[in-house]
Amino acid sequence: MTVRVRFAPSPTGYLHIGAARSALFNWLFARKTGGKFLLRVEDTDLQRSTDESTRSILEGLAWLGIGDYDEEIVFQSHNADKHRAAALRLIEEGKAYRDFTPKEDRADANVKREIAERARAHASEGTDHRSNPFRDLSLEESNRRAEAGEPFAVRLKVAREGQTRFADAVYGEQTREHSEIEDLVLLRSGDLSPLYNLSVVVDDIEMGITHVIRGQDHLTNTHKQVLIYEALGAQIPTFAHMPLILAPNKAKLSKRKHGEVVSLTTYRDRGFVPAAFRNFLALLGWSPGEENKEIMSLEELVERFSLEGIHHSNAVFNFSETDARQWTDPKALWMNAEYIRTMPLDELVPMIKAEFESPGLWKPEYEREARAWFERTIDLIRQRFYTLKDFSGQGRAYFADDFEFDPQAVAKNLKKEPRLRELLPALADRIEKVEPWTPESVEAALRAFADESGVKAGLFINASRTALTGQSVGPSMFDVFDAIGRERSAARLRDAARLV
RNA sequence: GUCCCGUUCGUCUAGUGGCCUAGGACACCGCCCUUUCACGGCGGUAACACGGGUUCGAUUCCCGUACGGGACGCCA
Repeated sequence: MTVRVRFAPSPTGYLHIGAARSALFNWLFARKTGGKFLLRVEDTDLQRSTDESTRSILEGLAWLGIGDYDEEIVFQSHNADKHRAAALRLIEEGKAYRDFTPKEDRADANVKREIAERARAHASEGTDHRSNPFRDLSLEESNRRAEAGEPFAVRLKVAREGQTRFADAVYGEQTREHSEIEDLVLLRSGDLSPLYNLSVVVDDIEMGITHVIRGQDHLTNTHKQVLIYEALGAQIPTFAHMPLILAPNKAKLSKRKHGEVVSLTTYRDRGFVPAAFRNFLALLGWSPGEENKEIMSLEELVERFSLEGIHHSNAVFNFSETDARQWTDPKALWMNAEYIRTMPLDELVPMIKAEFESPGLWKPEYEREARAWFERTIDLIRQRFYTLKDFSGQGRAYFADDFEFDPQAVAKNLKKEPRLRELLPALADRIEKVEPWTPESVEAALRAFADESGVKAGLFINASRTALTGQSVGPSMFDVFDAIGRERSAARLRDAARLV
């Protein structure tokens, strides 16, 4: 039997990084086993679902490099009739029943708390899950009332005795007493629209899903789905639940509480290399085991991935809401830097091109006559960058003349020595005449001029760094001269005299 | 409240009874390299939640406690 897995997001907002990881694990499993990776958009909540959200989810998957789903996307809302038919059939078979209890509207604000309170109340009153008065209504009576136009919901008739069980591929054998499971609603009263658990099961059956890989928050509800599979007489797939991603305060990561750090698009927009973020995500709640390898390409991830390697305990996604330097997990940032400084230039350059286009830093010659210079310069500065944004930020001086001067750098490297006002233009004269223009000859000229002027070479080196790049830190200064070029270097040295 | 899941350095994790004086990575600290900052190299601080068993021997197996998380909806 060939493996068929699916990623089934509901398009009610951006792609959450937890969902992205779920998609990734499904994708890895499919590619590892030679199976199919399918996509199903769970848009049954028409009020909250948007096309824009669907688009952004698709974009996110593509960005991560896992957008190559194998069959047409299934839109769950298109299947509502099938879901409804399945539930109605269960009534005929006596596996579900009509509940004529009037629908009670729930205030959406504190649902979770309200539900917990109601459960508590039921427990203390000793109400059991089989106490619904319509559970044992005869089919004739039920049909008669339905034909008379009385509104009803449809509930699954869960057996009084016994338990359901399934073997989770991650968490092992799971059992739950039927007494713990309510007669869940399959169809809403009134419009008879299908509810989540029914839709998921019917669609998964129809799509031939063999493995359901999803977050641990679904673990206990899986028993309900197993019951639906059984009622429908369908084969139960293999379930594999994975641990959750938690915020630093150990609560589930949420959009409302934690903001943009949980959105995949944030990482794209803030200069992450897709492979780096994907690599980081893969390592949250999964590891290749003994080998302990951390930097892995997509191919290496596929090769090593297994359901057995998924952990049982939740992982904390570490970030600070107050420290801008740690706006996301420091390890993710490190990994991004690692990718930036080691990835092949032909892969990096297109990303930088995309970064440069909107601030107007891109020039066509970088792909033509200046290509060698551009790659050399990128290679020179990438060693200390953390995100793609750094190329247009800290790296701006290499590509444009209107760069900013860091006031601290100016204070430290230019203002401390008044003689620089005269020495800098003189240094420019010297540097300008260097032949040939190489880091070595520039260095020789600079050192010679320092000797003649009776100052330390370090004074010139540091002053030049600030004069040419606006900063106090950067690559080896002679490589910087080389990258900035003869004319621009001389001009900037002269210009910097005004800042002394 | 009930049920389910979990608990190894601050964080991500290796570890499936002796190889563990518990390994790696990030972060942090020190030294080297470097007239800058990084990279890199070397070194350091830092963890088996607790209590009982089982065993010649428990991080590893069992039970309990504590703590954390999740679920319990005519939401998805």
